[in-house]
Amino acid sequence: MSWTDERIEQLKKMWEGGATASQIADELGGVSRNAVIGKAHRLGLKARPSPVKAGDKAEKPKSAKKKASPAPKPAAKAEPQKPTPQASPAPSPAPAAAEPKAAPSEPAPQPEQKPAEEQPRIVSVGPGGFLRQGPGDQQAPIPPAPPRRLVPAKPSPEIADKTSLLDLNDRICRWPMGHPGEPDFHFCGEKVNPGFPYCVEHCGRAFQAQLPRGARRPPPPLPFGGPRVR
DNA sequence: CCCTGATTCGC
DNA sequence: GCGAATCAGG
Repeated sequence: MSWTDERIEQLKKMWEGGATASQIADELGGVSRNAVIGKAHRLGLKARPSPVKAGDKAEKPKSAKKKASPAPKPAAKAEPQKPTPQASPAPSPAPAAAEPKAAPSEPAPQPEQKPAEEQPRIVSVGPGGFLRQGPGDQQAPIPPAPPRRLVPAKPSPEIADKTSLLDLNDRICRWPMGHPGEPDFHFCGEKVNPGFPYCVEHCGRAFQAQLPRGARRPPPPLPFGGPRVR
């Protein structure tokens, strides 16, 4: 596979959207995670939370490479080694005047209130490259898709005992059955799971625990998300 | 072990 | 330019 404009664009979008290289890779298809990362770097977009980037360690010349670097290059690369002979990991006790106390407990001037709350994290990306969030990232339950057309003026016998839009209230499940506009479109109507807009069963559909990375294949069926949900 | 991104380097 | 191999942290 080659990097066409479309693929590059999607790579950028997803990368900046926060998707992982693996996700990007298997969404694009035909490329490996490494290819994605490599391409991303070549494109100049990097600087994303990397597990390895946190602490900048000193070099480790001890274990030589197994395969790739057979030739010891004494001067192949200009080592940015500082002439300053500092090898001790302990911070120099010099800055005593500036900071009288650098206690581990900072006043933390940041008015952070809810660190647990963060921006919706992109969990996966749909076929068109649109960014899809994880179920756990959904804040308030989004009102289930406003129907284009309201209930039929003349209720047919079929839906006479079904839960129509007008029957919705805080206590009954708002899970849509069928599709808006269809003659038999109605809502679940069960008693809600307290605190949720849906009944217990449909809560199970609407709110799914964050699955382990391995089993994130089938996107959670959401109301109006797919072909049919019943 | 799994995951992650970063880097290197032969192609 | 590409990406497998490798590294290194979580």
